[in-house]
Amino acid sequence: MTTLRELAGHLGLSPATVSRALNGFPEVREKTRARVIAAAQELNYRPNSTAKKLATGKSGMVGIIFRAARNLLVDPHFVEYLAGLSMGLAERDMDLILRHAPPGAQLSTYERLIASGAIDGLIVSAPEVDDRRIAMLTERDFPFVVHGRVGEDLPYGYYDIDNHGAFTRATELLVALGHRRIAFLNGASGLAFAIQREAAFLTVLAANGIHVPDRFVSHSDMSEDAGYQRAAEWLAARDALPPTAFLCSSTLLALGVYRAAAEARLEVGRDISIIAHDDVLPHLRAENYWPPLTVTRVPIRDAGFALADMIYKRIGGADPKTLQKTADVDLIVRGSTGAAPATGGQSW
Amino acid sequence: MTTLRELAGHLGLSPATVSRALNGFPEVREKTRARVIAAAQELNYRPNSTAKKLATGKSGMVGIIFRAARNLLVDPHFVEYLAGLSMGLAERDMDLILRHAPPGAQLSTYERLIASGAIDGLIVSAPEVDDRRIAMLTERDFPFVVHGRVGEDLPYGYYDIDNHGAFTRATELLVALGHRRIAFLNGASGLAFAIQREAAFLTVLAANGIHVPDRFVSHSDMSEDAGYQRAAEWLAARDALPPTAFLCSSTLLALGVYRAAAEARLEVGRDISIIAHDDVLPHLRAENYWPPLTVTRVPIRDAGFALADMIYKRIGGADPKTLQKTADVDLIVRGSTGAAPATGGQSW
DNA sequence: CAAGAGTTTCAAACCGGTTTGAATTGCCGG
DNA sequence: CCGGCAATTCAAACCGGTTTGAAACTCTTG
Repeated sequence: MTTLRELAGHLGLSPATVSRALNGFPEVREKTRARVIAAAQELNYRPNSTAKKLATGKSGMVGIIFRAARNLLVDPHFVEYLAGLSMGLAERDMDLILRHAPPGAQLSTYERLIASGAIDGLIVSAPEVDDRRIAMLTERDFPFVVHGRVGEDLPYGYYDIDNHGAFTRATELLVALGHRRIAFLNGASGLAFAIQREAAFLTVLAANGIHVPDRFVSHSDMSEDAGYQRAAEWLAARDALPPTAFLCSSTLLALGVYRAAAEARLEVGRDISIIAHDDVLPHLRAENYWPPLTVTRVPIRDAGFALADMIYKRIGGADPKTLQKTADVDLIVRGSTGAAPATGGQSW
Repeated sequence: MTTLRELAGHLGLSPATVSRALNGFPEVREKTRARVIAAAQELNYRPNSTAKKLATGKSGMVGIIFRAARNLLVDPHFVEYLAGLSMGLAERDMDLILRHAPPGAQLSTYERLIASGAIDGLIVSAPEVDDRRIAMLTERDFPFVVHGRVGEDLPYGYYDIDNHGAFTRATELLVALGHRRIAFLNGASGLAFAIQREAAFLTVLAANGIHVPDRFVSHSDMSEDAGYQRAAEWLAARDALPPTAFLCSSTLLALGVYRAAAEARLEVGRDISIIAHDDVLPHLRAENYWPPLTVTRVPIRDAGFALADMIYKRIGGADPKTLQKTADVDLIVRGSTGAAPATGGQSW
């Protein structure tokens, strides 16, 4: 561990000059700079990041906090998002600090992390209506950006996907195919994206004069199991006609629907149609389902990259208003969607 | 942001005394300590972690590096592991730094992270035979612990599960149920756990005089899709009898086998048996498969907790030899395994 | 009541960088 | 060869804690 002072001593220069030479300041003679850089290389000098931090006030670290209670981290989507974030930050020479917040101590965990001075900025995930974390961060004027958004005309940076557009197009596709009994497997109620998606779904149905009973719109974690349970129940129900189409908030839910369909001896794409939103998880490829799954698609990893860039700029002083992005969503039609079966024209 | 000096000035004491009072040193009068603590509370004083770091030489951070090339992070298992790590570290007032290593720059990323002084210890995942990272860390005497192990009598701390024991018992169960044509869906070849599991599988078969052709042992990523593809292929093959049992290295692979079985109109637990290793991913619960999946089980989150404890102790100076743990694996028999069908007695 | 031992507190140095303000050096024309 | 301005370099202060060695205070004890 060579220190700056040692390096300076070795060169017969002052620490100040060496520091400047290495950090590209213009007031250093080029010849000197070359000498310093060569010596630094030779002695394998690496600036101590802690000391740098203390002197500059910038840590080069960005924090992200996950709540165990909601098992957010545990969501397979989260890891892709984290990967994107980490890669994006690495490109900008920043690091990600991952901290766990115990269930009752959400806000205080944020406060402690900030007060410790360990980070320059924060990524906030899964915002809620009137989010207290956002209020606190805004009040302190601490740099942050948000994954997802609640509301319009927000005073902070965010990245979100066009949930409304995606689910509008997905629902319209099903309606155009003649489906009238469309069930919706959504994420947990209260989450911003789930609300946006459901609004789109209901709007399209209403525009087409279609009614869907509440019991065919479910809110659950987005697991294979939940998808299977609900679909199996709906398909087996004796007191109501079964859905002919399933709209799913995730490919994992859709996977469960496939399983329920197989058990009910229904052919996907003919007897029933399935469409899902695909965040693009490497181990769960919708194009390889059989039949291939029709999806609305945006890789969630993109969110990580985008937010890395945003928080970097925000820390650099950029106006939050310039750091707001809503990503377009692709609709990819594959074999899991087809015309409604002849017997399916009847509405609920 | 109150500083120590401000607090000291406010109290009419020296920074030294205040520092001692807050850190529980015995040479401070109790009355003084009480006064200091009260004032610290009142002024909402939080020690600056960076300054503390610089002064003590300890950063309170542990690093973990993931390679994008192998998409390790992207493995849904990894996130549970990360969650355990982060929670375990949080309990010990430490933080986790997550850094991405570009494909070609594995080793140098480790070196840079260490040299920067940002971390006190490292977690190494997915060790390989003659792992260069481990060699480098050992040579520098930098604290680290490893998830998984290669070889015996290792000079560093590690956490692993008893892969050999688990797959021995799983295979023995299938054999005891009369199965003679057992296929194995394993993880990618070369990975330590895959090697251990396969050795156990083959040993039990050999002990029972059972032969399995190579083509019925597959190595792939542990995805639903891979499980489906292989199982469908094996079940449909015309040139060989189909397997009556499937041993899977993960519940995701098993999920694919269920799908292939449903399409082949085979009843799991009767026509074919399935058994898998379950790392316990919250969104993929083996007990909720239908029929419930027989598994060998250890929550991978445990690995995170165990490694957090180990690296903490290692940083504290503990002998690595005392930080080695191999976790026992439970065998949980459920409905997916049953006696081999009457026609299944014939070996390959 | 003063010496001596034991407590408690303090000033200053330190961790390893960055940055300010002053001092030195280099180069020009005269 | 010297004054004067610009280009370089330096010493010292600073970031905000911890820790060392000495000083100040308390309390015994002879």
